[in-house]
Amino acid sequence: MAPKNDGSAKKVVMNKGAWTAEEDQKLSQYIEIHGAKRWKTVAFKAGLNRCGKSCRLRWLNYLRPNIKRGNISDAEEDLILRLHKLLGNRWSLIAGRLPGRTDNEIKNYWNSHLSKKINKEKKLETSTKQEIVSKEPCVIPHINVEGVKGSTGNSEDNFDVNEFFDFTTDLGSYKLEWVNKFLELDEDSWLTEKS
DNA sequence: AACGAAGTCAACCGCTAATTT
DNA sequence: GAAATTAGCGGTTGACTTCGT
Repeated sequence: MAPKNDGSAKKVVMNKGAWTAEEDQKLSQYIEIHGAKRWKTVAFKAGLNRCGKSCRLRWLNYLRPNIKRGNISDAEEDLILRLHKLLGNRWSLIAGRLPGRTDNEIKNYWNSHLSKKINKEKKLETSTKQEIVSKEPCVIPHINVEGVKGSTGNSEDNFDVNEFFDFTTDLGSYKLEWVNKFLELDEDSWLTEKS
């Protein structure tokens, strides 16, 4: 269907869908010279008939240097699982812990691989061992991470990860040190759990 | 070989937060 | 301080591929 246009207003119809190699090249070249900011301007000045949002996504997920694509290793998978357990669907935070990986890739990987894996394991667990339910949940001292808001699991208690950890602080310098701590602390139990 | 179902993933959409004017 | 603009996030969609019958 052709877009409505009565001619009274110049309405530019933006390109949508898959990016071409030519578009990629234009975007990369422009960003190389001018930097990645003001995406609306980038889109226009790079000569791309795309919205800024689309350019930003393309750059962040595919064109930016040091992007790793595919072949998520076992170690990375473990990390994703653990971070998801801790943070819920906070893909950008999780991606921040995996150099070269993007939130979109992790989200997709979770939805297509890991969520199913988890469901399978959960079913298996509940059908074989009911006592596991009554076992102590995974805890950082004083914190029940099963109750993290936003996680896909049930959140019976009302622990709010935002409140507790204050994500509004400068993560740039803070670098989620507490996550590192948690992961280190959890490492042993995680490995023994799996074996 | 053909076809439908299921899986995968790039890209879009709607919304909120942050920043600028 | 308010309004407008921009950036970023997570959920969802849809095209394409793979698998099973």
